[in-house]
Amino acid sequence: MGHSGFYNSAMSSIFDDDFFAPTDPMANVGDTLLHGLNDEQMRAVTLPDEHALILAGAGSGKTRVLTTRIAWLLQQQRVSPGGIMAVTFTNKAAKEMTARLSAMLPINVRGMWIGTFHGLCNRFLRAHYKVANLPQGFQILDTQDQLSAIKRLYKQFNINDDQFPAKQMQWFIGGCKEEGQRPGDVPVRDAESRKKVDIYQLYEEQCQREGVVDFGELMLRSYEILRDHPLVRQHYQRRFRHILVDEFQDTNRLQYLWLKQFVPEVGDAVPRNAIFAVGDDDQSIYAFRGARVGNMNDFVTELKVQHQIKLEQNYRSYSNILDSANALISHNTRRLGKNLRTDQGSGEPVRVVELPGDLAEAQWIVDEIKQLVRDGSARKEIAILYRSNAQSRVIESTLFNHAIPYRVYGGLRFFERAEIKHALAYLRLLDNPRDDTSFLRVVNFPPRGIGARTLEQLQDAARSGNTALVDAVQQVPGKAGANLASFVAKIDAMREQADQITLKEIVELVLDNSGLLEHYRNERDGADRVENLQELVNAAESFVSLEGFGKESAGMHQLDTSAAPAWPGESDAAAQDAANSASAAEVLPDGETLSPLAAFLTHAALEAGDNQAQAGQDAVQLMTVHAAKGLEFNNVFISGLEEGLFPHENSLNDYDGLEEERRLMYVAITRARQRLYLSHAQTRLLHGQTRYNIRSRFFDELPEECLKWITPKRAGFADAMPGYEGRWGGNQGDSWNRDVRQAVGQGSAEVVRKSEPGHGLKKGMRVFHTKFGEGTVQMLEGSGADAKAQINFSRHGVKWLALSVAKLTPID
DNA sequence: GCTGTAGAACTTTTT
DNA sequence: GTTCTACAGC
Repeated sequence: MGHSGFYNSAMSSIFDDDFFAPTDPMANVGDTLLHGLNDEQMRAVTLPDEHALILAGAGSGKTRVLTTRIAWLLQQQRVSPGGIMAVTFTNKAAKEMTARLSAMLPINVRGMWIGTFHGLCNRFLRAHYKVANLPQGFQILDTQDQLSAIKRLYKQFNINDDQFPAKQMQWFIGGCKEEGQRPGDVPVRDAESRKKVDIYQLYEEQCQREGVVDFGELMLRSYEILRDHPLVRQHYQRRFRHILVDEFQDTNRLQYLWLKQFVPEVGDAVPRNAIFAVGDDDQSIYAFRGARVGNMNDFVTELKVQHQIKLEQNYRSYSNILDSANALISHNTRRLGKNLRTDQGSGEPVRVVELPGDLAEAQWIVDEIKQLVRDGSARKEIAILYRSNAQSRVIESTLFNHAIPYRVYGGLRFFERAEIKHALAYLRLLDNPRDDTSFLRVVNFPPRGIGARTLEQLQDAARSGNTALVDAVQQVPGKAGANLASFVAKIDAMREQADQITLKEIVELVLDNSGLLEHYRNERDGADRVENLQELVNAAESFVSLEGFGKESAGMHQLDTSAAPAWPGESDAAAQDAANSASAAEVLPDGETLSPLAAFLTHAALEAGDNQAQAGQDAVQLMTVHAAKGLEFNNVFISGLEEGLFPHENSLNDYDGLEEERRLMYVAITRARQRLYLSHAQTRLLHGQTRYNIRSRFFDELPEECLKWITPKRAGFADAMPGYEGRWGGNQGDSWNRDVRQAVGQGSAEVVRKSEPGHGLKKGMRVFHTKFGEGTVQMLEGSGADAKAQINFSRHGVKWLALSVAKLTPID
């Protein structure tokens, strides 16, 4: 059943009523539902209504299990669509789930809550905006907006950016929220942390005053409402019989706490419901942004999960690739334990190659790609993966020189582009004149004679009156004040017109009246920007049409505030419950609808859009390993497999870091279906200087029988390090690594065998540190892993550094 | 108020 | 080596 069928059924709403009637023509769809599932998948799909953890290995049909489970619940278990919530991390995943589901069943997906954590929280807060103490049309700050909001705060309160870098503060605030901490909950140790918490507090007040929320706030506030309002909580606990979670290993603390709110406690007098969590601890690669693999264990113990199923049958790769992945990941110690298997045969060996430099590496990859294409491979089935973005440049230019089409993932997304942000800022001001972030963004863009001086005056006035910028405009005297007033008048005029026209027309109006379009037309390289603005008009137009068809994808822009389920029985119970309670008002959603403009702005904030420029073209795919998660290709190149790069040097200081790097490598390997190529270079240009690297330790963790060395295998990490068995051994690895870097750095690219232990530093020696620059060793203390050195840096003064951690290079 | 130049950063990233 | 940010000068 295709999309058109789905829309038809959704629009006529026949299925909502008749879907399960015996006469229904689609009643036999379910017969084929479970067809083709293996035993493990079948067991998972048909588990009873209890909490379950599904350990789904790479390529094991995870999404299929999730969607089939939902379909099975709807059809066989007669669960109402309104009783199901499915949570993902990315819009892409949510969309895919929705699409697959509607292809599987002629069901109205709209009643279901399928979406990202943030999308669902947004939906929740819009529905309960009064309880949430937010304006109904609250706007969402993306990462850029959040940073500029913090910087604005710094100006206003004279906070020193050198002392508390705004970026770091942003990270701090985000981190607190992810842990579920309000300013009052953050432990304060010293004056510095006191100040940070104060800034956090000020930031919160500013957001509240302006009626905006950041991403973390969407989650945190939703969580707090559920936690603090038993009636609201019980309403949703009653409603959602089944909660399905994708990529569970990537959940942070707050997301886990939020999920748990949906599970009734003993004595809550709410019927039992079930969380069906799908995840893979071996693919947990987002600890750096707060993901807690530990949530998997906590989930099992705290909710007494009785059902755990491992999906270990892989449908993607040949066994040489799979065995490599299995062998590699077995070197991690903290695992739930899983071993992928395949029926596909061994396939080609994994090819390994060593090259003299990054350029030669790129050249080699390009040569191989040419061969693959000659042999009939589609270019889009070839992926080049790397650990960090900086590595793409050499590869890009080499591909370019050979006229091979390629596509780089990452970079700016559509809604993050400056010109789009400017346009959105105008649109936001139409919706909420008190949005100071947007006000400042465009008050003088395009330039209209409002300078920094004027704005300072304005901000002073606003601060002393404790008002929004827009309300302080009259207080600025003279020409400057007049300019400001005319800006505000212009916005007001647009707002007035906006009431009577379509969303598309509003966007066009703003682009014209603001002067944005004009500005970019006159700019030398403005053609792309003009095109993007035109694209924004198109986006607005199609957004309207989506609304018109009542299609609700992952974005949750369709604000279906009917939190009370449409299913007979359930809705009665919920309504009854609400009616019986004294504070029914807070339980039931505040059912007004959002204006199309506000909905569009929300959509823009929650879904930053594509960043793939030339999509659709048959091009070689370039991306970081992180970006490759969830994708698969016939041919995969993993480049830059060198110590310091992959595993990345910044991760080597702690054990968890190395294990995460290994999981990252595991993810990279398991992207390949047929052919896998691993390459490393002896030298590489990084940060403007040539670095000499030895091959990654990960090579020593792969089974020799699966590999084919294109260039001779030479001494590597394990050979040079006695006692290394592919396992992390405290800090010796790093000090050894430094020795090699020093030795190799002195000229020979040949791998050096470990000579003598220790750091090799002496008093009076000149050393170089990547952060602090040059300095002189003044004192040495301790030995081995505890060795420390006192170094006098010419630029940064005297510092004590732990030699097992700090990266020092002697200068001669 | 805009433009050019010096200085600093620089792993990975979704919402 | 590149790229973004911040401040000084026109």
